[in-house]
Amino acid sequence: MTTTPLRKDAARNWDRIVAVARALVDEGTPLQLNDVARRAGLGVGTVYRHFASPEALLETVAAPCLEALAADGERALADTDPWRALEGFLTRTLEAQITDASLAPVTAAPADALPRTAELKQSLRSAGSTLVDRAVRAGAVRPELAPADLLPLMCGVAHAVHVHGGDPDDRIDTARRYLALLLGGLRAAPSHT
Amino acid sequence: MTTTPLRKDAARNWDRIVAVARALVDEGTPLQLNDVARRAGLGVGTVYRHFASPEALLETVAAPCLEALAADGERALADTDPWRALEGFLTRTLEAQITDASLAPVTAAPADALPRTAELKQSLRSAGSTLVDRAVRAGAVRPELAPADLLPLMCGVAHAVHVHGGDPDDRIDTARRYLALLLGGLRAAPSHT
Amino acid sequence: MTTTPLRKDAARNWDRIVAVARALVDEGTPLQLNDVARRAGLGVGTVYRHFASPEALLETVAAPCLEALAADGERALADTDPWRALEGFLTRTLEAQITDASLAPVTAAPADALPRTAELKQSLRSAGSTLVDRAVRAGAVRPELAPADLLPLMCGVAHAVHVHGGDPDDRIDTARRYLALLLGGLRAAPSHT
Amino acid sequence: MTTTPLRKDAARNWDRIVAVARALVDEGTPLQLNDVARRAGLGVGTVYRHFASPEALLETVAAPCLEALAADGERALADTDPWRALEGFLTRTLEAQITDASLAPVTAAPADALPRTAELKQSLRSAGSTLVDRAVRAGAVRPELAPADLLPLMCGVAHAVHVHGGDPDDRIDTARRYLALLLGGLRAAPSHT
DNA sequence: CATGAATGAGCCTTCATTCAT
DNA sequence: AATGAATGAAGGCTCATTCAT
Repeated sequence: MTTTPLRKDAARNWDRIVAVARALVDEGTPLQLNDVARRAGLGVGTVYRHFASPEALLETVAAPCLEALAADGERALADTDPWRALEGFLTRTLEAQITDASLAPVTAAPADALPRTAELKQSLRSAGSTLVDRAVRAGAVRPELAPADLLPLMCGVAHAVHVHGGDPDDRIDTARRYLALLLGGLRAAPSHT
Repeated sequence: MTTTPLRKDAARNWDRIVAVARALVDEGTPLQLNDVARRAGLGVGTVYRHFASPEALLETVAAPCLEALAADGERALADTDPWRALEGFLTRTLEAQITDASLAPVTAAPADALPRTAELKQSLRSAGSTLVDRAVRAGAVRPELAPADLLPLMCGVAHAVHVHGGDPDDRIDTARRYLALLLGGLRAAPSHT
Repeated sequence: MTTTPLRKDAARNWDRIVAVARALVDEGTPLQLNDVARRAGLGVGTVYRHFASPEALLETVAAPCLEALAADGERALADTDPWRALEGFLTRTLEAQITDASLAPVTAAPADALPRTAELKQSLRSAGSTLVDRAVRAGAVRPELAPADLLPLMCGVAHAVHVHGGDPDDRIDTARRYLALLLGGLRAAPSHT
Repeated sequence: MTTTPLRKDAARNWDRIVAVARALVDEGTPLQLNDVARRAGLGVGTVYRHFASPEALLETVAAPCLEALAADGERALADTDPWRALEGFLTRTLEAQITDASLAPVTAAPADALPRTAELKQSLRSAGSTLVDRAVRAGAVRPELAPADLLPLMCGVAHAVHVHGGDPDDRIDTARRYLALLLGGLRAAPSHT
């Protein structure tokens, strides 16, 4: 079921490539496989052997974070307070998007290069769906919110933060503010309405 | 005061170029001046004479829509109901962004190729600011909303719609739904809370 | 024999074009007829009507200086001291080359765009020839120096100054120094050799 | 210490490129990398891989000759007769400039694309300086000649030969004649003057 | 497996020159 | 005569991808 384990040297190369890619993403440089190869001190072919396309590499870079978010989603499902569960999930998803530049393009992409990415995104979507369903049923969230809206909305907030600009430190604040506004809108109107 | 009116043939070419560009934008193809020239049956030089850069052409394509939005912003200022004014403005801005693919990149771009674009964006921003200020002072909108947040938030919603995907007809619905959520968040909590 | 006199407005344009070209040459910008037209506030066509090619314009810019040099050559022929005549002619030719950037390319060009340029260059050559002949016959200059060498040698010295570099003020000094060396080489060895 | 040796096929391409460039230089055609690629039957990218810029290719074409001149400069330093050493060095430098069209632009360029070129030019300059210093101290050369004048003067003589024109066979003669004149000017006047 | 040379389509841009208005 | 729009060849350069070694 898992891939054949890599030979030791191949594994080292794999690590190197991903590390270089991570660094490039962090400094905002677009991922170019030739470039990655040069900086990793490897041949282009080697990089292509490990990653069939720039997207595949990017998804690999994003994977740990996606894994963490998926795990977080699982944990959120265990929370007994539906609203708190949803709010926490969204907050952490958004902060990840703001913090890790590899996430936005992967999340927003309509197609996935790696199966694992598709699984993870699916897992996120389904955790989100459940959280939304519960919160709606508990009367904590407006029923207009469809489960499939969660991820797009997160991407939207992240994008809004990006357009707003400002230096990295302000970003988190802006993100929190925007998320608070959105959450305000998601929250069900007081029942006496 | 305006630019020297173009000669008739030049004007025809200008129109042709913009029409071709419009079509390319609509089908999601990135604007490339050589490509535009070929499709318009013109020399590259001709296209460059009219538009110094791909951005300039894109902004020209977007201009009519931006003009309309700016005019709409002016009209909104005349509305006596601060909340309704803001809501209407945002609704129309968002629908434009969803409908016209040339808008998003121009709105989100940090720099403008054409002075006119800068003016229009400025005009939009200032109309938005006034509308927000008024609505906040009237107690209709939460004070956490800063005037400078308006455009980023609109870009965000548009982006969320884009990520959500679906065919063009659904987009408008999705957009309305997302905007409604956001507006719900913007609206000041009832004072008796 | 002379060209039909220009209409007054045409003459004004001619002047404007040449003035702009002069300015461009002085600031080291390569002459491009489109560029000249724009700066002169004229259409390209107008510039082309007056000057069939960049070379023709450049030669026109250089003409006054060439005329002056040719006249100077004539005057030099009247000098009774053959060595002084030659030395003076060379000095003034060289200083002109250093001072006026339009001269070098015109002088070094194997072909001329304007008949007048050809005449002037011919006149310079023949003045130089006569001066050399005389000086050689008077025993003031080594007989290895052929009359046709004069202009190339001047171009060479000017080029040496150019390669040497340095700011404009130093150029004249360098030029004098280089010319002095060359003159030392031209001067006939003392007769007792 | 030197660059990694090229693979056999890469080396063949390198040679091809340089050979094509050499031919172009010899026929007076300006070096354009696209052109070189076409004539060599290679992709543009290949040429760019080997030579980052037209200048780099030109310097590579010129390199063997520059190496030879630099080596010659070293040998000249071993000559016990200061005047003969200088004269020989200049003669060979000049003949190279006349014979090899790649030399003039490289020598006259204020900046170098390849480090090796900078080294070689520096080496030439310092050999020249030493030769001049010696010759001046030995009383064989006028003290007005600064070491830094040597290369400019050589470029100047080469340029004079070029302007003089004529077919290649005559060029060497002309060059010798011009150099003889210049050397006459450099040589210190006999002390009894 | 690893290498990295080679590819070449393709983008942007400039500019001398022509010609309809 | 003047205009300036149009032309399009040409040059510079990049980069994703393939494949011989």
